[in-house]
Amino acid sequence: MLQLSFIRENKELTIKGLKKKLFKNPEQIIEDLLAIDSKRRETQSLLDGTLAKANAISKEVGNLMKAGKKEEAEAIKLETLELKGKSKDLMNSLAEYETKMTELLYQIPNLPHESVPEGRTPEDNEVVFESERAKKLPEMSADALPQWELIKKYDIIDFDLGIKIAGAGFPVYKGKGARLQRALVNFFLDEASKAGYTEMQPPIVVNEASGYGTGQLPDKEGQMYFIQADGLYLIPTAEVPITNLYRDVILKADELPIKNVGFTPCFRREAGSWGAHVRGLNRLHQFDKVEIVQITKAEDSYNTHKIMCDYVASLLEKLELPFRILRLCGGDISFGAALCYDFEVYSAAQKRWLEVSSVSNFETFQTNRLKLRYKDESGKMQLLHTLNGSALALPRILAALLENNQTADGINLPKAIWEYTGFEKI
RNA sequence: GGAGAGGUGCCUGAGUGGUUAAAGGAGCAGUUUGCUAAACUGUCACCGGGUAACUGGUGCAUGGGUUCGAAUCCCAUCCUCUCCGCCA
Repeated sequence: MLQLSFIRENKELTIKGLKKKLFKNPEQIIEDLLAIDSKRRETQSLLDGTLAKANAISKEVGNLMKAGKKEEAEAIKLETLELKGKSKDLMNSLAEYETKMTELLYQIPNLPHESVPEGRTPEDNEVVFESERAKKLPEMSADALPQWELIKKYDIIDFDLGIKIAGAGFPVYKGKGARLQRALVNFFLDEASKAGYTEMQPPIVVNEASGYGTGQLPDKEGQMYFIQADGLYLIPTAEVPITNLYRDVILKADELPIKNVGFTPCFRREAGSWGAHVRGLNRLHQFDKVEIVQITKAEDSYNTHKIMCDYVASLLEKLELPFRILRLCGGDISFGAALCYDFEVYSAAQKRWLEVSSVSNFETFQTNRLKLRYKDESGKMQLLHTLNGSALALPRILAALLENNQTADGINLPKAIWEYTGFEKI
C-alpha cells in the first residue's frame, strides 16, 4: 500500500496518479484519509499525555509504598481513576481511526510510473518492442490446427481426465506432453541460475498474512482457492511465498539485490472470467510457472526492471517464438504495480497473441505492507522495491510451441530444449 | 492426535509485581591512528510533538483480563522444541 506520509506530502500527485489508474473519485478517499489521519495524530498526542501522567503517578505510588507511606499512596491512587477512563476512551478512538485508515489504504492501488500510458482497455496498451520473428509472423497453412486440436491429435494433454478427477481447468499432461512441460521447467530454472538467481522451492500454500503482504488480499480474495480447515490459500503465483520470505525483514545493504527464482504450480479460481473464447491451454485453474523475484534499492529498481525484461526476452528468443512487449496502460495495469510490461507470444494457428509473462515493478507498494526495509548509508530505514516476472508461464508457451512448429509429420521442438526433452519432435 | 517444555532485540541470554528491553556478542557509525588491528563512544523498532538538539508514548509470540503499576499473575489463541502415536 501507499505510504501515508507520501500521500500527506504529495496529495495532488497521488490524486493524479489514481486518476490514471481509473480509480473512481480519488479526491474523496484522499480527503477522508487525511481527515482521519489528522484526527488520529491529535488523539495520539492526547493519549500520550494522559499515559505519561498515569505513569508518573504509578511511579510515585511505588516510591511511597517503599517508604511505608501507605495512606498517601492510597490517596493518589484515586487520581488515576479518571486518567484510566480517559486513556481507555482515547485508545478506543485511536484504534478506530487506525482501522479506518488501514481499510482505506488497502483500497488504494499503487500509483503508476510516469511512463505508463493513459488508457482504459487492453487496446490502449503500448507496444514497446517486437521481436524479429514478430515482424514477419509465421504463415500457417489453412489446415493448421489450434493447440486444443493438436494435444488431442498427439495425445499429450487430456482435459477430460482432469475433469473426471478434479474439474474443468485441471488438465492431465501425458507422455511427451508431461515430459515437454518438465523439460521447459528445467530449462527455465537452469537459465535463471545462470543469470544469477537463487532457486527456491517454497510451500504452495500460504497463510493470510502472506496474502496481505503481496497484495492479493483483500483485493483478490475470491480469486484464490482457500482451505477452510487450516486457513491457508493455494498460491496464485510463486511471487506470493517467495516475496513473503522477506516479510518483516531488515536487510543489509550488501545483501542487495536479492534475486530469487522459483518453480511452482499456480492456482487461480478465475471466478467469472471464463468465456467461450477460452479454450484448451489458454486459461486454466492450475498451471505451472517459473517466477523470478528481485528486491532492490529504490534507485535501482527501474534499471532492474529493464534487466528482467531483457532476461525474459532472451528466453523467448531461445525458444524461437515470435513475441512482443506491451507497456500496460493505467486502466489495465494491476492493483499493486507501478509499471508492468506484458510479454505476448504469437500463436500462429489461433492467430492470437497470448500473454506469457508480466514483469512488474511494485516499488514500495508491497514492501510497505511487508515491512521489508534496509538501513541506508546514513543509517535511515528505507523501504525496498520489489519486482517480479514470469519466466515463464508454461501452458501458453506450450500452446505457441505446438501451433507454430506443427508440420505434416510432427511438431518440431526448438533446439534449446532438446537436451531437456530427450526428443526433438512430437 | 496424547504428554511435557518453551516463545524476551540481529544473535546468545538474565529477569516471579515497582525506575531500566540487564549483560555479553555481531554488524554498522564516530573518535583515536601513517595503514590495519586494538581501544573508547554511540547504535532496537514503531507512532506522536519539535526546524533541531531533544522529547512523550507503545512494543517481551498474539488478543483479552487483574492491578496505582505486568516481561513477571489469570484466561484464550497461535507457533516452536522433545518424547509417544501415525505416516511419504
